[in-house]
Amino acid sequence: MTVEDSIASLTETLKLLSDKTRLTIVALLREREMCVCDIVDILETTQPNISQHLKKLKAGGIVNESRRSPWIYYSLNVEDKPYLWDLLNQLPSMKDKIDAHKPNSCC
Amino acid sequence: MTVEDSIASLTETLKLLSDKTRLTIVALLREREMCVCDIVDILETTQPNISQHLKKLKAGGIVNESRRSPWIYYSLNVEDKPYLWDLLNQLPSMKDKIDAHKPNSCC
DNA sequence: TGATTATATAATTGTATGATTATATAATGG
DNA sequence: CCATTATATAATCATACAATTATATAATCA
Repeated sequence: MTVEDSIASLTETLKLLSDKTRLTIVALLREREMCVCDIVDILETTQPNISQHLKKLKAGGIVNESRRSPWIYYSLNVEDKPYLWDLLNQLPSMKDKIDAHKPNSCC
Repeated sequence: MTVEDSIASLTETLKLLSDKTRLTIVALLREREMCVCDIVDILETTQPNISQHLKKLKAGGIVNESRRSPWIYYSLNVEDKPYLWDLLNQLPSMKDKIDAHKPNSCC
């Protein structure tokens, strides 16, 4: 791989993480896998917004999806990217946000 | 710091690094400090383009500047951000690019 | 002091992209 | 099968932002 390609590839990965909504999703998935409706509830945004961000994260290999109908669960997939571990450990705990949402759980 | 602020702050740092030109500058500065004209030559772009990217990197605390007239040297400043180290180690060596530029050195 | 070199700033432009709104698909349950 | 729920996709819009062009500042040197 050329120097340019190598930098371009890292740029793309970082671009995925350098959006507030997506980085919050990643922070949430660090706690546990979640379905779309969980994330929509916790982030208080629209479902298409979350779906599209998840699509990008999936295309970039950051998350995995597993269908357990009628829900689709997303989980973090960074085991193969150890250079991101320290970075993602900087993310704050989302336990409080997740707990606050639990009562009116959607799935 | 709130969860939101903490994520926003990390987002801003990642945004700085998730641009091809800026990440290439960072890769170059990993090898050694450089003046603006060095970077312009190696990246084959315009001087204002590089100046503006350097300004952002400096505002984000990623680089330091030191004036040694008539040149201004920029150097990497990530000692205080260890969570970026592994990430930046992913950057390819720029030695060849730097060597290719050396002959017609500008400063 | 005037010319040149190094760099910064300002203004403009084009493109990328995040959010929203609307609609489609997919699965489940009556 | 029809209604409902969960999610995806498409289209639109507004904003952010990278690159360029033009100009300004700062320092050196003749």
